[in-house]
Amino acid sequence: MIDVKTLCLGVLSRGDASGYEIRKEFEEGPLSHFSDAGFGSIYPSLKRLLDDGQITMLPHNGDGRPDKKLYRITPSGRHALYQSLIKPPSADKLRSDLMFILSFGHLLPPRHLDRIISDRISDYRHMIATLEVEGSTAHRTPGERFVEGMGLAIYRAVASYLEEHRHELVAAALMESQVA
Amino acid sequence: MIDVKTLCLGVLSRGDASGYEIRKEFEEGPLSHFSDAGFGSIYPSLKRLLDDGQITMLPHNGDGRPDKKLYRITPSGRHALYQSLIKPPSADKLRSDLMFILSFGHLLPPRHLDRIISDRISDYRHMIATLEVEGSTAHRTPGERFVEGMGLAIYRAVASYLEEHRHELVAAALMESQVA
DNA sequence: TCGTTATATATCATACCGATGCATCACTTG
DNA sequence: CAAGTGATGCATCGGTATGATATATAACGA
Repeated sequence: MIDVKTLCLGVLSRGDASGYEIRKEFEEGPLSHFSDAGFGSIYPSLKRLLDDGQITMLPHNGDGRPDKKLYRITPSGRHALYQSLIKPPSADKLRSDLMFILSFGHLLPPRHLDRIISDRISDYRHMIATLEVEGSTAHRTPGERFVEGMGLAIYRAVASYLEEHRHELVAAALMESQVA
Repeated sequence: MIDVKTLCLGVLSRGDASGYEIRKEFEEGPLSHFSDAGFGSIYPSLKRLLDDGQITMLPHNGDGRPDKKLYRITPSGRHALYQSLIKPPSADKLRSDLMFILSFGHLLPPRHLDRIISDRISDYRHMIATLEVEGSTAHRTPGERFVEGMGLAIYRAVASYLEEHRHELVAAALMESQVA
């Protein structure tokens, strides 16, 4: 798996940013769908990238908040990023608590099952709606558009599957609860 | 996120197993699509579950290999599992090196882009084919069938998207490489 | 018989996650 | 106008997970 240092280099290859702004990129931006990193890994990564000369810290101008640290990628950093990008990508990994829980659906109260599935469907529908608006307004590189499209495709597939098959699971749980 | 201790309890709730067998469950079984755990986290988890009295180690019968340790879940373990299952599930997380790489598609050689996308499509097509056979033969609980169906739905969505949109990305990379 | 694969346990350095703490600024709401 | 709330911003720390590695036996075909 690609490490957080590389993720940071990726963000910085698009323009200067602070640690906080990098974090936001993984929370909201097009990269958020398939990557993730929190402060606890971003700040140490930036420190190491600085030491390795792959990024530099810009001298902050006196006005405004003096505590914001802006970072810029160096040629050495761009090279390191490129080397990471051409390595064969490891397999995709989907981790889902919900799916683990649902695989034990027969152990759970049917009403509870129904609730957590409904909640998740509306979560996904909400994300889809947001993405549809954003995708048509925000400016994106071809790569970003491609990745955002993939996110949309997956979210739609998940939401549809949940809607179309939820009754099978709840029915089975109902049967189980009547036996017990 | 659900921790590895709980994942182990989940597997053991279906029947006695060794650490190695638990691992296999996350590599091949229906749980493999949305959960993961390696030896480095399974063995320490089993140790802690033993200490906490949530599992017990079965006395291994003299014949056969004496080094295999079989574990069994206790009532206390079942209770702990249930408590974890009814907690509100955290958000799904999809991590994909490939998508991170493709979001910088314009920086990469078009031929290389084309290759890694092709490779990934055949990976997914292969997984889909395996799942279609297995799903119709293997015996599964309703929950497992549901989760396996979700895996199938997502893999299909990803493979289709890659096939239908790859040319957009490669075309953009070609343009870029001609400009440069 | 020799190499490879599967079974099986275990450890270790590194990396990551989530929570927490702290401070400032902007905005809104009574 | 005061007070509260939420966003911006940096940073650390304990607990947990990862991925590689080591070790050993069994099975199985070349």
